[in-house]
Amino acid sequence: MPYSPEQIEPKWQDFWKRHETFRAEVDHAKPKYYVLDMFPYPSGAGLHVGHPLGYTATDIVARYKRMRGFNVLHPMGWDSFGLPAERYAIRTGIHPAVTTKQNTDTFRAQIQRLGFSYDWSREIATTEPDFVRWTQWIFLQLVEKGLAYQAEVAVNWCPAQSTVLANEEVKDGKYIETGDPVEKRLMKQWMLKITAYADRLLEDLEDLDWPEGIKAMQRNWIGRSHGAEIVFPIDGDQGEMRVFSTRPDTLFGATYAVLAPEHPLVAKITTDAQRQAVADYVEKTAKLSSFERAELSRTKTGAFTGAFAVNPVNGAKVPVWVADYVTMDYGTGAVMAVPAHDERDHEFARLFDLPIIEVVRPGSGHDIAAEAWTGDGTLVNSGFLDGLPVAEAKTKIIGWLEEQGAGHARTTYRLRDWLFSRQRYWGEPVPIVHLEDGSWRTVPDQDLPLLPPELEEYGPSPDGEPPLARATDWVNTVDPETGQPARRDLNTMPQWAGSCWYYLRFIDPKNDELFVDPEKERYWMPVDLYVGGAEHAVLHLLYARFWHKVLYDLGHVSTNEPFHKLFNQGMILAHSYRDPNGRYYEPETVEEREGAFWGGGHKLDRQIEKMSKSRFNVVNPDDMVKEFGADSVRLYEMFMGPLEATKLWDTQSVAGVRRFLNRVWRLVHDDADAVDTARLTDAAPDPALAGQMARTIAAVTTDIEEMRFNTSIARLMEVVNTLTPMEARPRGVVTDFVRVLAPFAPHMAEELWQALGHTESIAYAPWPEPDAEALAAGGEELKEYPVQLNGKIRAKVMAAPNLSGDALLDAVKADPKVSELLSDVTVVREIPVKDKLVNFVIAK
RNA sequence: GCCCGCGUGGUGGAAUGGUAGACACAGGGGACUUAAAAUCCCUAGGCCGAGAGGCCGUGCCGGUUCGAGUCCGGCCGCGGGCACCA
Repeated sequence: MPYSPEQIEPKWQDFWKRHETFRAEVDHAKPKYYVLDMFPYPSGAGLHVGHPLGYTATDIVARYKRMRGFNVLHPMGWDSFGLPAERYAIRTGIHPAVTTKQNTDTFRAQIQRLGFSYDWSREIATTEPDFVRWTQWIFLQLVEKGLAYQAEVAVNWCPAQSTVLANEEVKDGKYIETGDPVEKRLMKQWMLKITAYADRLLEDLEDLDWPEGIKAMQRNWIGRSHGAEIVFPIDGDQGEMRVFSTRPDTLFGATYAVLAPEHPLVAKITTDAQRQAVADYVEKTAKLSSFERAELSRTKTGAFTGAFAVNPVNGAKVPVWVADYVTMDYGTGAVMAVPAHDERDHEFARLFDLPIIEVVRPGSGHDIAAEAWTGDGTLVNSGFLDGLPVAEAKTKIIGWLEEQGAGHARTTYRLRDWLFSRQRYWGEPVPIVHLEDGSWRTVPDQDLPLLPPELEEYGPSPDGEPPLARATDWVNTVDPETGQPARRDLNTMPQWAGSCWYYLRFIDPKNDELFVDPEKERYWMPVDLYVGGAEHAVLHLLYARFWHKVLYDLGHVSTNEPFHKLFNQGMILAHSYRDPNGRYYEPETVEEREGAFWGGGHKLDRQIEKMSKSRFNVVNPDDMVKEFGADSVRLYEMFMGPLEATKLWDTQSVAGVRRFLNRVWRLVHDDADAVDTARLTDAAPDPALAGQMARTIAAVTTDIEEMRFNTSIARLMEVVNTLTPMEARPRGVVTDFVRVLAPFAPHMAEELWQALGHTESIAYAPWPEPDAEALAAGGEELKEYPVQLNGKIRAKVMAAPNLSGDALLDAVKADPKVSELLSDVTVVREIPVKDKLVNFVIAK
């Protein structure tokens, strides 16, 4: 048979399954390597070609590490709680567990067709009772540690989804998943004290081998800023307002103060004369959506309370305003306004004609009336701070405030506590019962898992309560301690809960006693390589680090961080076609004529977009496997470009790697598709081939280590281009080639490995070492040296490799073309570079 | 506005400061074939030139260097993240 992946791929997939080739067990005799993919949510749409991008990369690393003697843990599972299955259930009445099971089966089959070397005996799903049990158990650990609490908080309420959302799930006043509008509402919710870990989450980023961009995003999200809290007494013994400022050095320049409209002090200090105006203003801002309020281009608005605050540093009475450019949920909800040195205060001051006092003077002229100066400078108009640079003034004023009892140094974070409850059905129920006196108790460990009750309908209850309220038998329970009547908590956990610890369960997926056996945990953790999309930069990756640190503090895990090295694969985009009315067309129906695209009688616009059903540009990996084979799909996804880059899918190019694999097949098989004994020789390779092979092994090795798979494959293609025309192919070279090919195209490699006479799987065959001698010799007797004049190439000279200094200069100068070039110029300097080139610097 | 990242042929991309365009896709030419597919060989940055060869060329401007796609400064453009965060 010619190369036919449709036959050899199922054969080897079956072989691996029957022999449990990729089963991993603790083995202290071997170094371990834990390589993990971000497990998918099994959506109804099935896999698209973006999924296998990361999975192929980790599979190559996993297979490579096995060949290098590592004990590799490479598992796969399902993040199977999620909104789509629940929405579908609300529409159809079909239980989400049913849909989830179907989708999971589809995903598993699709993934298995690509021949990844997962240890399927470790497959887990976050929806399985056995998994839910431990997710709830960990939540109760947080409760016990005082890291979970209930609070009446202003939450992001999404009316369309009838649920609250975490801050991280809301952007521009909309739910990031569906685009539904989100409003603020006061509700009692479960919160997790992630802020208690803010410093560690920030500082421990230092030691992680993560992309700098992701680290920056997490730092940004945590948003630590150092400053001071300063007390401004309200004039007339009305109490005090506390403000937070990162620029306490500019205290002398404070000319007014601002309270957020929701600030409790507003009602208290507003004078009778101003009461109506302030009430109107507060009401007006309350009506704005969070989106409108955040609109930056809006001109500032505000109202004067009539009250004055006393600047502690100079006794100046400054007017107190209410303005919605100050928000209640950051710092103290109150600011001292220094229009000279803050752009927002400057804009507000000019609008309402408030004074601007310069207290920091930059080196050169700056018109403080026209624009705020936020940079460094020397303090002026600031009493005992005069003459100091900003940094010193900050230290000095904070010291002074602390002495006077008028304030203190304070660090503030942008990070808020994690809103952890959702009003949904398809999630882990919060294992808490509420007693009639308003107190609550945790569900005892032995009663876990607490599974969602069976329901007829999955939407919110008629009186607006979460869906779980419909199950009255389930809701009404008793206090496990006293037997008093109690009601179950109606909330479920967000989808992030399961993914916060699933990597730990993979280590010991069947343990009935513990969420993970400590000995196994110590062996396998941390995850050595974690690959997934950058969209999880601050959500999953921050939450998981938080839970992990809590588990670490409780002594349940041995590492401070879960994921040592993180790599983000890029997105795969595809062309989509749209007519002037905005209608999309399936690519197969589009005709290309004279450089334009036509469909349905319209001239179409072609654009590059994210794959989505509605744009008709989804590429299904099943179709690709059917047409080209799994090895070709794997190879193409890696060959497209750097793993981290955003790339455009081009089905036509898959044919290119398929042709490459056809040629690989032909290296070992003759025209009759028997093993080509005539051409496979036992002779030693000539130095050129030996050199090329040695360089290839060395290059592919470092390329895999550095996750540059596209260039590895180019190297493999070069080897095939060399071997194909050869009448005699040294068996040793072909064997080494098959071994370095194995992580990339494992089915092909197994088949050829067998054809070459091996009986064992190639999965654990040792990775070849580049032949040091061949590597050093380079395989070349003569080397081409470019000869430059003032850096411009003027000639090329053949000479021996490894020449340096004068030997190289002599060799080059002996060339007639070079001597002619040098005959009528003055050489000022000669620069020979070993094995590279020679540059002559000549005088003009 | 702030923080990341990126600009290289028709296309995807390659290049420890040392021959820019490896490897591939699409294209052009040829061989095989009754024909096509498949396969194989040749060609291929632009301009000038019959050719030898020459000139130009990695978003733009400048700098460092014997030598810059690569390092530095400034601009322009694209993508991502954050954003009245005090």
